[in-house]
Amino acid sequence: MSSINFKHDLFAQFARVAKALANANRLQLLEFLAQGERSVDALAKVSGLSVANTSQHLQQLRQSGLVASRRQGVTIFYRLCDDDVVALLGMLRRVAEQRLAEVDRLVTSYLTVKDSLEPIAARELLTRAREGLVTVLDVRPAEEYSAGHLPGAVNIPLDELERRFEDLDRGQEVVAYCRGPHCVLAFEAVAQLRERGLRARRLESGFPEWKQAGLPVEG
Amino acid sequence: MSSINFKHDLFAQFARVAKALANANRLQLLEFLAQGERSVDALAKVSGLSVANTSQHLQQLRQSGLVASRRQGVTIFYRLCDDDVVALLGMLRRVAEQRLAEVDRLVTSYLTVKDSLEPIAARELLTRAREGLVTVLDVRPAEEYSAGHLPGAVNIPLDELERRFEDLDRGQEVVAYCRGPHCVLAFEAVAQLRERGLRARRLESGFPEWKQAGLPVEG
DNA sequence: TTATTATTCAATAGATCTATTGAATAATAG
DNA sequence: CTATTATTCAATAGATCTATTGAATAATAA
Repeated sequence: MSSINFKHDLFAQFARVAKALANANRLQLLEFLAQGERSVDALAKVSGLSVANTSQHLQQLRQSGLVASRRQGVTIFYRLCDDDVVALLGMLRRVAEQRLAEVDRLVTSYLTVKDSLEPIAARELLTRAREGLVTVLDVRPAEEYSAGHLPGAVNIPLDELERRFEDLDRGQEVVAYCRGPHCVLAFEAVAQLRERGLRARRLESGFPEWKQAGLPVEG
Repeated sequence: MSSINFKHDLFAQFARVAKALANANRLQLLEFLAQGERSVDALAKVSGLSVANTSQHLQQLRQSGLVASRRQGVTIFYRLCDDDVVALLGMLRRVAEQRLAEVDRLVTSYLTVKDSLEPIAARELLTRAREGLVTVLDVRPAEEYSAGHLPGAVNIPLDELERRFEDLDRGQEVVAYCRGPHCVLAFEAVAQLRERGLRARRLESGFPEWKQAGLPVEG
């Protein structure tokens, strides 16, 4: 066996992992899985793909060693293999953001007023939350919240925010977070709360990044 | 603003970067570029690809924002965009190594050369060496060799092997040994010899174990 | 047992990727 | 100017990837 072939074979294996990441739908599935384990059905619903297609993408991810699965009765739950996968996704995102002007264009055109919403950094939030200075608001769906959330976070899914915003302490600043830095839920929440006159900002990152950074998690 | 489309578009951009990584040849090019900037021609030579093919891969990498280029006279030099790219490659490698049994298999089979190059046991080597069926090769430094070695062993320290491998009988199988079962010298020697087309295996153990087992020693 | 539910499998058309070929371009030397 | 060298472009066949379809499987309930 020549070392040339060995190297090529080895790179081919690395490429297999990259190939698994090289599809927008699979990246989206991975983002959802970064929140916690999910059934095929739930992933299909949330990603808008057919169940069969979702299943096939998940199997591809499993073959590349990025996700694992377990059966519970008739349902099969998928999860990320470990935190390195979150870190890898983070690096990919970072390089893409830095290097692709297109990403910038997308973010600004959709999320608008990026700067005026001044995101708060994770550690700063942790400090201020411990001092009781802010209300931490989780705007993800209830299932995602119960799978794990920031310490002391209140859960009001975005679609309930309108009728439940009175649950929030008007005198305190609210920091909203959702799935990740490009998840629009938190942006929306902040916009709504500000319309109601509350002081609101969003967390710079999302729950997966928080967890991956080794910061405390609840639930 | 359809947030679904926004998300999908954004993930599609991330996927573009992953796609650039999703090919063994491009990963190899990136590895070379991690050492410093290189001309297209140099990259083609070292990767074994045609110049046109190399050029096309490099352009793909450039479009994904992973590499940049500059012209100097008639030559165009490519380089990695920044250190984040190196970090991304590192994460990719790490996840692949951790998660893909195949990588493990490749690495071990390259180093131990699994089937055809299973290590040979001490007593078997003794028998076959006495029958003159194998060349016993000691790849330790000369001082260690002269302090004691296997009967009839030839001493070619590993760092001299490349220029002295013609000293070996190409028609005969070579069995290399070094300091012990965890010493890499013999692994390397076997790999080098096999690249040159010789039949080569390594001794299961090393000289100390051989001696300790009470087998005959010379010098 | 049969029915139901969640998931996977298998086949397939259309899209995308890859390596190859030979021609085109761009900088420089003579 | 022409010739040379390094690189890129364009076209293409064959391989691989994607989403869809409908059937198969596996666990559970009736």
